[in-house]
Amino acid sequence: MSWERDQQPGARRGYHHGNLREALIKAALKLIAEKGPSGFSFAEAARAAGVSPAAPYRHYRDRDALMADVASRGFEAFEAKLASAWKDGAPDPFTAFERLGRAYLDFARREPAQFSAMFESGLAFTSFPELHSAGDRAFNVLRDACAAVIATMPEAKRPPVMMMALHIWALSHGIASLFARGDGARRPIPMPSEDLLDAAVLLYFDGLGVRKS
Amino acid sequence: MSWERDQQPGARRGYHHGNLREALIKAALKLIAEKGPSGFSFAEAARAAGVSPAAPYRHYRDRDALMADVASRGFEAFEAKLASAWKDGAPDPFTAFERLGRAYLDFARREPAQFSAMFESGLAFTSFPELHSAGDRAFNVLRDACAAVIATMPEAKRPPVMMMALHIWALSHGIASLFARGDGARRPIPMPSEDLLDAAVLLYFDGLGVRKS
DNA sequence: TGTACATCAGTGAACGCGCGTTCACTGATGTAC
DNA sequence: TGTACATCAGTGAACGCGCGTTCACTGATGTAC
Repeated sequence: MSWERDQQPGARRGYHHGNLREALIKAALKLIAEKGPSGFSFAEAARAAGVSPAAPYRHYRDRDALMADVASRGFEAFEAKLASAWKDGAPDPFTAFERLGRAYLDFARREPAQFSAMFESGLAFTSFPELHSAGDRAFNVLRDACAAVIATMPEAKRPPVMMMALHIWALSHGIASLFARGDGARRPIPMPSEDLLDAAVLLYFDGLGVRKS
Repeated sequence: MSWERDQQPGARRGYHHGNLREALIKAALKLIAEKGPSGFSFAEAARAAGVSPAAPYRHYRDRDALMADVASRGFEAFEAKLASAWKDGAPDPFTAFERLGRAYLDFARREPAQFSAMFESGLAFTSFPELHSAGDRAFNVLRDACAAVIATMPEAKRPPVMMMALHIWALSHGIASLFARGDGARRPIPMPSEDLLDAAVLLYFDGLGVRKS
């Protein structure tokens, strides 16, 4: 399948592709899924999109810029998924928090290509501001959720939000990248990774002294 | 610097390198450190070792086999470091457990090249049995340490060892790969990653009901 | 101890290939008037 | 509405390069007797 055919029937492309940017991203994701984050070339992405090898230069400075865009959009999709799982903490923060954790794992499982572009592509994300801020926005969903859980606690016992958010992130990310990811680097374990995460979060909450109402 | 000079003075190499396997691994690590796990080629490793591009084929079937050997040896070094930090739980399991966590982070910080070869190279480790078992041996250090902590608890309250070991692994690995790693993919946080891990483990222990004696 | 021989671990030349990048170009689209 | 023109987003040919891999080879090492 070549991407330029992925259009409305009848809306045939002519000299101009019309949607090359998106087509390159789709192609890159497909190639990453097949061969890992290092396994695609600029030229190959162009070929998959059905354009000449020079065409991508109209949209991206080089391969890394394309990779960074893939990762940025990955973070945006990730943020959206997390936000819709959290759903502003409805019906209660604990139920919503569990959904949030499952959404993290689910993303790693269903979108291993985006996941590895986001976390394992080796991009120095300090040099791609858009990537950096997209990552921050996704993290903020998690941090706000932690703040909501903390708000259920008596003031005297509340832990720092940032600490808790980093703990939960590390835990979720560890489980996602070791046990839940949907590619060959996944380590099989004798239980669903969701259960593993739920149990860890419950124990951590107990340690914090969080009490479900 | 080229590796073939890295020998005893006077022990000049002739036609035979003498230590090509090790030289290739050193070269691969150096290149991985510079350009990430995808950033080295078989030919480049040969050049760095000072041999012809055909020579590596005497030792490795292909680039992936070399990569797998790098990762295997990484796991061996990792296992040794963890075991020597754990030190059979002396003087007590809690002190030793804290050392163990710090050793995990320290490895990620000091050996980012090995770390990424081990965890982010994209090798399907099911197809490299030696890699698989080296990874298991490293994990076993962690699992034994968890068992020792659990053994301090009253029998009725003991959690499953495997669950605890996976929790601790995921937590340590999440913090190591997000915040402690010694390369460009590290995310800066406003506290030492050791403190972050220590706090998380303490809270998790509290949740389990572990009491320091 | 000496010699013949097998095996091992390299050489270096060669090949075809795909990549990244550039260039002058051209077809399509949008806009000013 | 029509036309001239600027701009945009592609083409396709070309380049030099490094890679992976093969091949027949050869120097060095180890061993049998």
